Amino acid sequence: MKADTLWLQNTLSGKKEAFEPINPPFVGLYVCGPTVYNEVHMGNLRTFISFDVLNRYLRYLGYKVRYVRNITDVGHLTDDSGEDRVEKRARLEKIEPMEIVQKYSRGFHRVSDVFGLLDPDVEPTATGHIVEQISMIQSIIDKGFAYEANGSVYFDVDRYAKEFEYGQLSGRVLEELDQQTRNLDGGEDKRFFADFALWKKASEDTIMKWPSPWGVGVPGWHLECSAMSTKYLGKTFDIHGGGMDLKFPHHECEIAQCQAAGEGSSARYWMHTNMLTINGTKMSKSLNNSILPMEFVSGEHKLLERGYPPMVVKFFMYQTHYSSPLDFSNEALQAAEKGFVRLQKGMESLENMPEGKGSKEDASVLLGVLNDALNHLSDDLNTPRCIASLFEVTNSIQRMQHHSTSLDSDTKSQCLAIFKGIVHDILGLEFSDSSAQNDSLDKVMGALLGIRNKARTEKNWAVADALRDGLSSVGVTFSDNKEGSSWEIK
RNA sequence: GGUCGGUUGGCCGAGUGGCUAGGCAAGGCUCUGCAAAAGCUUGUACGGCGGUUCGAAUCCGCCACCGACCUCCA
Repeated sequence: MKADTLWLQNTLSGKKEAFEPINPPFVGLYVCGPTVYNEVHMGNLRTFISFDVLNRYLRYLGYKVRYVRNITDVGHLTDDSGEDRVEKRARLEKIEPMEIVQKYSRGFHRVSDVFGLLDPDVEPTATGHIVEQISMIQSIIDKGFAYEANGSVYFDVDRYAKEFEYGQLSGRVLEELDQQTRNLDGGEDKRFFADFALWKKASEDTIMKWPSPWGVGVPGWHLECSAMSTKYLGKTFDIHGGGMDLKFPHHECEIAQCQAAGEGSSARYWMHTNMLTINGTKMSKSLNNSILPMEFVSGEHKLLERGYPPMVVKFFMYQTHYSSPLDFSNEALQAAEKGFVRLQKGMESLENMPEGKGSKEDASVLLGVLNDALNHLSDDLNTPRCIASLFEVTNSIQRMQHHSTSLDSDTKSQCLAIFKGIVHDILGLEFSDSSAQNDSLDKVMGALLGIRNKARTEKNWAVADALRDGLSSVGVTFSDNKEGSSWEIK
């Protein structure tokens, strides 16, 4: 375990706190995953990318992480009709609800792979944990914090608020919430406006439903996370994360459920990621302003001028802190793409740097700034500052290369280890591998390069330039420098 | 209406009571047959008005504008 402390912004306290696991070196991390009633959009993915960095960094620091990210496949109701989201979608597509679940779960996993996210260690589903949810509801009823009404079970917020603090996470004051509540389906069974469903009675024509002590029905949305986080991480665990739009009511209700069931206080650190916006407005499925992750890659969306590699999209996101809103724009993406290429060239220059005596000054500058880059990650995952430091290192490396400076082999390998550790292991970025071209292409290009070099030595600029321009139009760049000419595919 | 957060240079975006953030773009120069790459170099900032302070983009107050949440959402 490395000595440096990781600081995390804890929504529960509103403060940046030193991270101390309950049972080091083990860390329990729970993140609210997607509801698989349609495709995840780029805003959803931003959250998972942010927590991917947390997961990776914790592991880099030597922690043994159990990363749990659920899939909501039942219980998430629409607000207008009170119908289950998955079931509604199934009705519209005229297929089974579980087909919907499978289809969009697979899609989510494919996107996750394309963007290079580490898989969670456990990916539990709500439908797979009906028993656990029923048992938790029973505990809450037994403790007197829930009541049955007309085949449904509701959480008794009024009663709960007398013993515990309701609204701690979101800063809500119950009395002030009273006035502006929306009128939801099933509201007539509630005793108190703020009560929420733990179990919802199912109508006759519902396909997804389960028997319970209170009749046939479905679990409430907030419940699954409480039941599953408790099952896999324990009554009190280390970190619970999600998008900040889940702060209230979802996470507030989770905390209440865990407390009421006598399961402890749920997580010690709550982390919330900010939204991806388009023209300053939140990207949201309900606002129909979503861009899908694969549309970013293909460029097939009216707001996108062209496609961007997944790694560039991630890099673009890392240049904003996870807690700040991130506004999408083509210009910013293109700037990020150029920066990303520059970073790649910096790392390549470091790899190719000749080993020799080297100077102590160079060594301490490189190692110092690379350690700064790491330390910035310990400051609540400050990826923008981390990347700024990587650019500083890149500048130093290029300057050294420009002056044909060498580096002693120990320093070089240390620098490469940290540089690659940050870029590959923590940020999960992979550079396009120019050396992985196939052999025959290599030979063809080598031959063309030979022809061009012959023309150049004969000062036959017309032929040399015609070759360069012609290949440039199919995406191959020739460049000439002191050591000779080279080519690369863009 | 309530709660919380934000407003930084041409664009994106960090940040701390005093010391160049960084990237992209733009201008100049070096290298180069030309170009690219690379290096060197140069501008333009902290929404408005007050206050605290030796000193405020940073702390406080008021105002303006923007956003999120207020039982659908990552």
